[in-house]
Amino acid sequence: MSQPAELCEEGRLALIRDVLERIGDKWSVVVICQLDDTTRRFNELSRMSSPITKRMLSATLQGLERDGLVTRTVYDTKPPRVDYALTPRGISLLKVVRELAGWAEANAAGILESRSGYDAR
Amino acid sequence: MSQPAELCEEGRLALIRDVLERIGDKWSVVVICQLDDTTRRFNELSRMSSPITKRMLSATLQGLERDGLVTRTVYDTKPPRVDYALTPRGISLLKVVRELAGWAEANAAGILESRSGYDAR
DNA sequence: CTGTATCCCCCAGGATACTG
DNA sequence: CAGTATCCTGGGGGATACAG
Repeated sequence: MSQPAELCEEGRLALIRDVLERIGDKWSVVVICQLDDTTRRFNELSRMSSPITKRMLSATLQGLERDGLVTRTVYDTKPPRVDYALTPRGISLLKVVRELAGWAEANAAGILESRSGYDAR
Repeated sequence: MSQPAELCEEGRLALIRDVLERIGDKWSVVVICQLDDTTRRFNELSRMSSPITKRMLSATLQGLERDGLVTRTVYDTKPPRVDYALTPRGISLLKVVRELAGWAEANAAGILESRSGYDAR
């Protein structure tokens, strides 16, 4: 009787929240974007992601690896070297992130305007 | 000389983070989904979003209104009545959220598998 | 019915120091 | 170079009571 609203179905909302907890943290998206296309080493990511600490970079990468979004390959040379890269699943996520980016760019100005209107009231 | 990597450009990453802070909080997406298509009253949203507290619902709605994603219309009847609905901008965001939902559904199984593999190691 | 005001706890994540 | 181990703080968000 009520509307379909399939989107609101419990499990579906839970899934969305899951993704958001994955990419909604402070650094995951940044790291994923830096891994776009190429493989990168730990320090490289550290520098590119600017004020991230090693601790958080490490934690972020572990989370992403756990979910099968990045691969971690260790070469036991001296000094040690570790490469990170996106998996196919990570790449597919990056595509969704691009959608997000598109929406953000298209609406940034409007949102800022809306905010100042709201605040000055 | 280095790769284009337009996606990683500073401002662009900042925009993405902005969106994520908007929809990455605990309740925004839930509320937005419940507003899909129709206008809803405060208590209606409160019940539909299950264990959300009034405090958080109020805060979430204010945030969404501030960004021009939902409208708030007050009828001064007795007892009071307030209706919330998505703005066009909110609807456009909902579309992006659907993309997210699609990705989540398509990858949920794989991610769970990847996790258990990672944890059992 | 539609909120606001308080209090309070927990933990994401920063700073810093140390290790193989 | 590539991390781990500790310590510590801010604020997101729950519970509860009150208000128009």
